[in-house]
Amino acid sequence: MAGIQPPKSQYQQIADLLRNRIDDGTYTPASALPSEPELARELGVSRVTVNRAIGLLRGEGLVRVRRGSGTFVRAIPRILRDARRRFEAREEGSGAGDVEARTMGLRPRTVYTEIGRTAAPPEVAEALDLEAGAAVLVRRRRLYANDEPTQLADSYYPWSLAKGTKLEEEQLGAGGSYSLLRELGRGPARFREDVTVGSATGEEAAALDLEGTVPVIRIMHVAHDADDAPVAVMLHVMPSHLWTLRYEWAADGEA
Amino acid sequence: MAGIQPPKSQYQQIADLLRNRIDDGTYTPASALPSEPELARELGVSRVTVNRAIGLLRGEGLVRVRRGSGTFVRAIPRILRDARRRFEAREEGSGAGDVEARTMGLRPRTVYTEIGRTAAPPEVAEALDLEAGAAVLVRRRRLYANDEPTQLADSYYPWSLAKGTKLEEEQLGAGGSYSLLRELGRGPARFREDVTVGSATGEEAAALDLEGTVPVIRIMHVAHDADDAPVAVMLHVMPSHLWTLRYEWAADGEA
DNA sequence: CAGTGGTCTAGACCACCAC
DNA sequence: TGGTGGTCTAGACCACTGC
Repeated sequence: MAGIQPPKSQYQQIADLLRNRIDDGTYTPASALPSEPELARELGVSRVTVNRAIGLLRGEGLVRVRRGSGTFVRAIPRILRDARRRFEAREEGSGAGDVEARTMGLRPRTVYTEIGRTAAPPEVAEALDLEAGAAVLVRRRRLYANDEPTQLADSYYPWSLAKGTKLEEEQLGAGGSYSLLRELGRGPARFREDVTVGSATGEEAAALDLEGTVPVIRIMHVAHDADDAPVAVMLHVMPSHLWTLRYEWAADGEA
Repeated sequence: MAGIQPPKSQYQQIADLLRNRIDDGTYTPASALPSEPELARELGVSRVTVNRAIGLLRGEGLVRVRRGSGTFVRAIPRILRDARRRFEAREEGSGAGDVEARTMGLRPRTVYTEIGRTAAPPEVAEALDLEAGAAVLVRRRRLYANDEPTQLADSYYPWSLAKGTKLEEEQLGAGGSYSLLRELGRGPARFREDVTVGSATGEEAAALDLEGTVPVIRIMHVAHDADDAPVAVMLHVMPSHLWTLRYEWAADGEA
């Protein structure tokens, strides 16, 4: 096989080549790529160079590696997260986190890893207008679609608000946490989301089963009640290649 | 120096170590890191391993490499992009793209690289409700803050709408393009933004002066007029480590 | 010119998987 | 046990910088 000359680095050219072969169906979704030694022979380069090229594809979420077994093409259906709609859907009863997966025809699953009282992390304390380390209720969960992890989501509520309420139970019932807040007279009226992109921590990478250096999207969601007091904070960590975020708004801000 | 044992890979440990030294001020912003051979000696590893560790830091935007010269610590002030406010500010006259940099105390600059008629790319045609390849006016520009590239932004308008208007000129005057659209009776009333994260193309990486494999944020912004007809599309490409995106909305959607 | 980082190789050892 | 990918090294060559 020809190609692969020095103006662009070889590993970049090889990544391009593999990307093309995935696009044109030479390597189909879920099938294995040729092994690294094999590709190295075919292309006349060292295995390290092939490995580096595949590292790029991993970072793009195009490929998934199972150690000892091989490198496989991923199907990448991006999940649409419509910030406004997801809370409307929530009103109708389904768990908020599962909305997107369900509308994409995927099989959602939510696993709670912690529900209980804890000290607020600094950023959460600040967002909730509490002193550093104040007591909060945390609800920590992992979301899956077709058994692939898609998101970590931690919700925080002021302890004074959540104490003794259904928020301490795993099943919140129809309408989710925001319905409960409404019953408590603290229904959310205004939302803010700050979105950043960064690297995953070790724990996050493990929990999300991340490939190599896939970047993650971090969303800090804050809900305020009618009196503009913060009532809930949610921190989301999502593999960036799995998601599209959608926001909509009208021209006339509410001032 | 001790440390650096195998449970975590060496290059990850080295990345952690360098990250810590940046955090604690051992390496101050804008100063150079020790050279790779030097670090390799200090840590008792090969230069390739150090190089790989530094590759991680580059991907996080912590460090900037000048070939032949050295590796330097970056100052990373994230720029806040408030989706709603930026269009309010726009009403008041300043160029929309410069709003964020200005409010962060940075020196903004906008360079137009193309203004003219062209065939709409597929995604743009679809968003504007045009047939594939229909004529549109494109306004292509690069935005800088303190002479560092921060964003590529391409605006598209239906040719039938923009033809012969001030939209074809570089200086749009106070209020920017949306004021002009309003004068044309097609003022935007509703906005949608779809946000994704991915790798930069070669041209994007070059134009944005990107380090290694920094991921980019892509925003597709669509404006609709009062009759719900699309009037403008903007595609933004932004180095992900430079930005925080903010969205705010009220609980009662406009249905 | 000497020093910097970018890339590539050959060879090696390891952990993991499937058989 | 043989094949897979993950990592590391020593040595090499290159392009670029700054003096």
